[in-house]
Amino acid sequence: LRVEILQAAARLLSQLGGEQGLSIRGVARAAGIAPASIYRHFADKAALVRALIDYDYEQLSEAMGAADDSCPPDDPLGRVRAQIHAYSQFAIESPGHYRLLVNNRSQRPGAPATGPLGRVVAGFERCERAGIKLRIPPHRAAIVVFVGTHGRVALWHASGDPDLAKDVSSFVDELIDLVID
Amino acid sequence: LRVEILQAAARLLSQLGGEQGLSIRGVARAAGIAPASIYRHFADKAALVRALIDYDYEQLSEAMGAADDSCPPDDPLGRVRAQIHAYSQFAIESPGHYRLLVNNRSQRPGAPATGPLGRVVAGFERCERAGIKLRIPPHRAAIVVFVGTHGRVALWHASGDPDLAKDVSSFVDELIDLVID
DNA sequence: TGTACATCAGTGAACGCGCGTTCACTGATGTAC
DNA sequence: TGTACATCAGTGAACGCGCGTTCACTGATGTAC
Repeated sequence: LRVEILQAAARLLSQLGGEQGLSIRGVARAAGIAPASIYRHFADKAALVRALIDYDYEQLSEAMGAADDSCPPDDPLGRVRAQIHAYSQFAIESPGHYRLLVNNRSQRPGAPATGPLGRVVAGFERCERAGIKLRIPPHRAAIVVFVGTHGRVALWHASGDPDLAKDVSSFVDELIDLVID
Repeated sequence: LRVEILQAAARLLSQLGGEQGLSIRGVARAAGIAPASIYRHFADKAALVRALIDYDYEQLSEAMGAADDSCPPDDPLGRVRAQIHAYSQFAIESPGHYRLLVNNRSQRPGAPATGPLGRVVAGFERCERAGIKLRIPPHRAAIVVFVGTHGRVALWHASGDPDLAKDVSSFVDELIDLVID
């Protein structure tokens, strides 16, 4: 079934580091089916990858939303922190999925308000409304934190050292501290 | 000759986005020689790539050094700015080379003092000694700026929009402003 | 209930491709006498 | 200067591989009568 193919592809993407290890034949192998069978459910490889991207995008957005909701509404800064940590956690736990998302960002409808960046922007705006002073406008603060987090995560991926994962977490907090006054 | 092969590989890496487009056969084609000829100068593909990495690493370090030297010694902050801008400029002008470097960082002798990060650390230490107040220790400031710059550059690479290159430059300045008091 | 038939998800085999690498060769260059 | 020979950078052809994709097929499932 279509779902099983996607699950096999996701599993493969979790094991391998990035998109280049993701092949039609590999997915078929992982799913225990013939390569040709995939073409009954996806027009071509690009369609398969697109479906994966859509799925992962929703996963990431939901994880950030859940982190947001799990914080008390009267702690806007905590909510931003939680969202960014959810973001970096996703990137650390699923490097393959994360890289797939980032490298195909251009194929997505350009950053809606419910996407990762939009969420963080809204988070910082809530902070400012709650009286927390920022050193730069909320929109810029979100970009700085967002971009910085991506940078840290990307370098962690490149380093290949799992022990440094906790450094990512403290880096994120340090970044947030830098944009608040 | 060996040098011509490396030059052809570098040219190819400049045109294509990343390492995955870099093949022995492609380099041979670009150099106008037979694929087998490459093996007279490099043991295998990995050796060719390693030579490219070494060359690019030196290029980047030299560019940062030159930027450093082109600033007056009594403007330590300007020197840091110049170095980071040289770094991001390299990443923007040569995405393929930059990605090759970053993704193979683990194969290099771990970040010597003359490497990009070491240079920026030294730069911030000079700032502090000159009386410029930092919000975090020089070593952390260097990491934040360095990692943030990488994040911005990586996202620019992923966006594929050349018009946004100037945003990278202003982002770098914004980052530096954030770590100074 | 039983039979004939249509549908269509899944398949094995094959295609052409580009890849990294090997191998016996060739032909120019330089050395020894 | 002329000749015989060694060296070795460069080569064409071939290898085995994994890839994306196509195609005619098969066999189970569901429907019509």
